[in-house]
Amino acid sequence: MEIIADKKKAILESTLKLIKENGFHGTPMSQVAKKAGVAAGTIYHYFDSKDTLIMELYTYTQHRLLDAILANSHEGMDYKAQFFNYWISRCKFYIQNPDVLFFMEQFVNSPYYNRFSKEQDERFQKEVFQFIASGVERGILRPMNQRLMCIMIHSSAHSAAKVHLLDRVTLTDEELQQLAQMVWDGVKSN
Amino acid sequence: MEIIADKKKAILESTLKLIKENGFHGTPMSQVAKKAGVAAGTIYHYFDSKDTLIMELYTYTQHRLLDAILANSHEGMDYKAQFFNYWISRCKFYIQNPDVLFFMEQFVNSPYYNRFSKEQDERFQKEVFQFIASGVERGILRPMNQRLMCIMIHSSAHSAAKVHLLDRVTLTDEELQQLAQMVWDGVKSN
DNA sequence: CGCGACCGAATGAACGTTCAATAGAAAGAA
DNA sequence: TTCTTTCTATTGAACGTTCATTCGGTCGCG
Repeated sequence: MEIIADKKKAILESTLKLIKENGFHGTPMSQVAKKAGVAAGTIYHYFDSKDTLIMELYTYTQHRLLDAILANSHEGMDYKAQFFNYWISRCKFYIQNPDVLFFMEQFVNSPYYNRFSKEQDERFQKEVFQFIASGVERGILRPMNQRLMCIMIHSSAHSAAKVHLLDRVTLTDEELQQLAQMVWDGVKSN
Repeated sequence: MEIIADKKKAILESTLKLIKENGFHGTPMSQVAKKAGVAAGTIYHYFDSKDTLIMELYTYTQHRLLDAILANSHEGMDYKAQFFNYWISRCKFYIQNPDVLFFMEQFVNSPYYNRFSKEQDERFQKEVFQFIASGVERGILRPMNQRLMCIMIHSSAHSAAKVHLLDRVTLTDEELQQLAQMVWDGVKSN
């Protein structure tokens, strides 16, 4: 992973927070600059345009998410335990980083996402995808289109986190466990 | 339901399509006017501002969605059949109306949604919410926070439709059935 | 005539982006 | 070391464009 200059990181983080609060169109470059503590022109030293900034911000957040998930995964667990661990740590990451969640959701539902190569997106998800795929192949998970199953699992983690954040229903660890169980009961075979 | 003047409807439908293609900031009022076949000023005869237009567009799409779902529901089915029917018709509605799906997703993930009163949102979902709630009370569904369960079910329908639309994996009726089964296995009790 | 629907050019503010100027660090020459 | 040169990082005022919104006016109906 490349080393990110301090100011570049400040710009990314500021953009992230502002977009969560105000959305894409509610976030002028002037405000980003102000929050990051740099001049407007400086942003253009690091990014070609506002679009580029937003596109890079997406890969930046993908990195943060993936790092968090992989940091939590240990060798030698059985499949089910690893599934729970994986689902719950994804969910927790979103809860602890609401700005990432809301930015990502806005991004993937915007026209930006179309410009984003699907391959790049999938390279990130590779470990996770293979985990699911192996579950299907080994007959632990329901036989089904793997990409489809992958997305169903991810989206449930998103949704749970969003309930927690938007409806101010605090999800306890126990409830997270329950939710993971619910998802598991859906995808496991039999 | 109020009677919508032709031009008003044309404006709403045009906005819907343009936002799906270009997002909120990629959709100037001038373009909306052009697509709807009206003058720019006319929009302001029906809507106070662009924001108002978008807010009203949301309730307009909610209506369309709800009508489609309720049109499909018949009396006298047992709970499970009704669940399947409900989940699948929601999914199919999204697949047949991609612009509604993408607009709604953009909307609920944008700052607009915060300004939207939660009560209004829930009044729309009332029938559906009560259906889920009664399932929990009668012990057919897993004992769990009802709002949480409601959202988990909805989000799975969203996600399935999005796979169909974005990844160009055509979901057959059989696969939809499979998916509904998967969701059902997750939420049913035991 | 009066009124509401409708038009579209004009307005003015907001915003992304540029660029000439500055500061400072690194490198080289003496 | 000290002076000179070069290159990069940074600044923020200025520019040009885009866009939401306004408003004076037209049309057609009762």
